[in-house]
Amino acid sequence: MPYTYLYPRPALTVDCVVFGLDDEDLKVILIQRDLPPFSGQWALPGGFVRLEETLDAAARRELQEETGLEDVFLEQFYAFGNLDRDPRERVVSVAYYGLVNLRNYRVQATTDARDAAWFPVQQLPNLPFDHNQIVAMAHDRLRTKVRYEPIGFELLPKKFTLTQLQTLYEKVLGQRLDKRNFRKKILKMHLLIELDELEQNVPHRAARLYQFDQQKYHHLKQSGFNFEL
Amino acid sequence: MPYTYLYPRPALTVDCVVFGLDDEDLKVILIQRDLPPFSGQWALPGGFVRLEETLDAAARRELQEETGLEDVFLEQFYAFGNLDRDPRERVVSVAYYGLVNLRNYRVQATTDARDAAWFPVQQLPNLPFDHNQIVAMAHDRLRTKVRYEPIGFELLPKKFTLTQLQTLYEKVLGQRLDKRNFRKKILKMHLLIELDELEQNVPHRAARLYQFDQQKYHHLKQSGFNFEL
DNA sequence: TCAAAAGTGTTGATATTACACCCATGC
DNA sequence: GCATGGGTGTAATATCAACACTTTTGA
Repeated sequence: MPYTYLYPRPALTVDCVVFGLDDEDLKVILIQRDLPPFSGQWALPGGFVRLEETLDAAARRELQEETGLEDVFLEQFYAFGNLDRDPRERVVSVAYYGLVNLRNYRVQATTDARDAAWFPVQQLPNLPFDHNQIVAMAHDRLRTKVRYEPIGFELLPKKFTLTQLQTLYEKVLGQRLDKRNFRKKILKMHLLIELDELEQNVPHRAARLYQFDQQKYHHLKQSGFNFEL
Repeated sequence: MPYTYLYPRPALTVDCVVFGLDDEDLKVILIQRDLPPFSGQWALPGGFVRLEETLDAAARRELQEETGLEDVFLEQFYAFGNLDRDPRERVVSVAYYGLVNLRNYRVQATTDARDAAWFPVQQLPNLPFDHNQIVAMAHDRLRTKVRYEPIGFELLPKKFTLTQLQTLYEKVLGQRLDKRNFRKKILKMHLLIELDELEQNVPHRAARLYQFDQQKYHHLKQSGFNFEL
């Protein structure tokens, strides 16, 4: 019970800003807090770091426990350490952003989780602590990073159409792109594997499916190649 | 004296990787530890975060106390949380990279500081804890960031020549650049103020001095401009 | 007058932008 | 047969890479 130290220590937590994309919007998953402070309010999934787990492990564990999401692309992006960010006491939080493909996860998330829900990034409720600031910074990081690393694919199913890929970029970057130029540019990198499969169950001509070539990307990256869109 | 908590807490520290540039090399400042563990060894400046200070404040304070460096450009880049990074107990460290102009600071650093010294990045001693990894990641971040944000100027005096600017980029990026193309590209951004002053005391034709236009950069950035080199 | 670095333009290759129509499919 | 999105090329412009000589200055 008693954990005693010579000097006072801040508490240490992790928080996760997980983005998902569906047909409408870029969304963020929030949980409804069941403990004070701010119980009942929507907030970012997260919690205290245990002594015997790394920061990454803590982020994954909390995300799984609170939202049911597993095997998510997660990357640490900033440690928040303002003095008054938590009303109880000094708490420093290491923040992660994550990316999931909502077409696969949507159902699971609501089954496994207690009170988790996806909110459009543009219409988030007011969040407790400094969570609004954390989301803003995560969103910013996503916008920046998506342009020079191929992380956007994490928001899509393994097999996707070029139009899906394009609308992903349009939604994350917040601007329209030219179809022909986009296709030229992305195909010229030779990082997409053209599959012998088509979209299913669409009420119009079915589009060809593609897959991102992770291996090839890692090879090229090693030899100095830079993804850039 | 006893600070007691319901659950165990990791200790929280900050560490600083401060880069400086002189005529030879890109360098990093290290301090000689006078307390265990690893006393006597060269290590990154850093130390425990106090309850009543932000992370940024802690980084600045430790850097000042241990090296004498003040008013340094400092930016947080990653939190290190491996379980065994400190032999004593679980310690999570928030790491910062910093940039200073060695022509101004070199003297001060050795007067104010106890046992601080600048080491070429390419020839660092073996460092304790995970400090080698921290330096590697800071270096990587610097290389990446210097290309799309005008932070390189922090490594130069306020007034500098285009050649100094170019060799800065050559040393940080580790590649030679074409003089004419470099000058064209950097001048076309219109972010440099051409001064009516020349270099002094050089044994050859004196070069014109320039100054980075912070204000203009912030304006342009607001309106969507992206620095890129 | 020599050594050392400053300063300066052109050209060919490559990349970027803007733009519109026909095609395949399901209903 | 019609509505819906899939798929494709070209020309004008801007950017990038390669490349060498003259100028200024101090010693």
